[in-house]
Amino acid sequence: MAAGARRGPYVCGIDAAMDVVSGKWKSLILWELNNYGARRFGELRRGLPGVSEKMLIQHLREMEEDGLVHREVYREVPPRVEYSLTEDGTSLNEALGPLGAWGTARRERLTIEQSGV
Amino acid sequence: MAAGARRGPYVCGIDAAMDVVSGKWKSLILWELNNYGARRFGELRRGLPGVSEKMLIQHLREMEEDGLVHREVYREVPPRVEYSLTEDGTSLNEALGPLGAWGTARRERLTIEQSGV
DNA sequence: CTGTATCCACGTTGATACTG
DNA sequence: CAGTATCAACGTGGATACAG
Repeated sequence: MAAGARRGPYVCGIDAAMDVVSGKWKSLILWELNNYGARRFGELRRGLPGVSEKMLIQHLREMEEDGLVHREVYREVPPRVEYSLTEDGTSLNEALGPLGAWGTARRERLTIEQSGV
Repeated sequence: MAAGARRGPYVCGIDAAMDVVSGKWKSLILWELNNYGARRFGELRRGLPGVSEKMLIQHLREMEEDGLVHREVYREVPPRVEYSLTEDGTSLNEALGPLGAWGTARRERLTIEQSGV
């Protein structure tokens, strides 16, 4: 998303939010950035095992367009770029809290069912 | 999702939750079912303008497999089927609350920016 | 180091028609 | 009414190679 004409008229707030977090790694990026503050491209890549450079930069760009992430470029040699959360990104991360808790509780429940029953 | 071998090992709770809500209409189905209680297939379809029968039944089946939705069949003529939220579905809907609020606030902010600035 | 550019596989979504 | 079946179109995600 984010590249301009993708967003439809939303039926409710969930739509608008989901539109912005949908993407395989976005919630993880939010999490990383929230825990570590500013992170460099390479650091993020190592922090998200399995992500490809293409997907990472793609998600990062979209999140930047969506005003979730701030991109700071340091013109040095070698080049350095740091990503950090904006206020919106931070508040989104907070709004994601209950969902994460629900998911964790669900995971535990499923694990118990599998082993116990 | 839900059809068996789709779910990977999750990095955090968000993953597990996102896996279950991802799908163009799922959050809306949750919303509909939460507001109206039990709903019939046709009612849901009319409540979700634009959804195709295939997508609706597909999402419903997945949500049933995920234990979010309960499907009650009444053997009548003509056939009647009612869908309702399970406890898990209800709690998921609650966990989605903050996210919806965030999305709504964001929408308002964007609207103001577009008209005002 | 931080990206870009291609090409490709796959899943999801959608339109349409048909069945019990 | 409540689905099922089929086919097509599209977007997302992934691998690899290359560039500033």
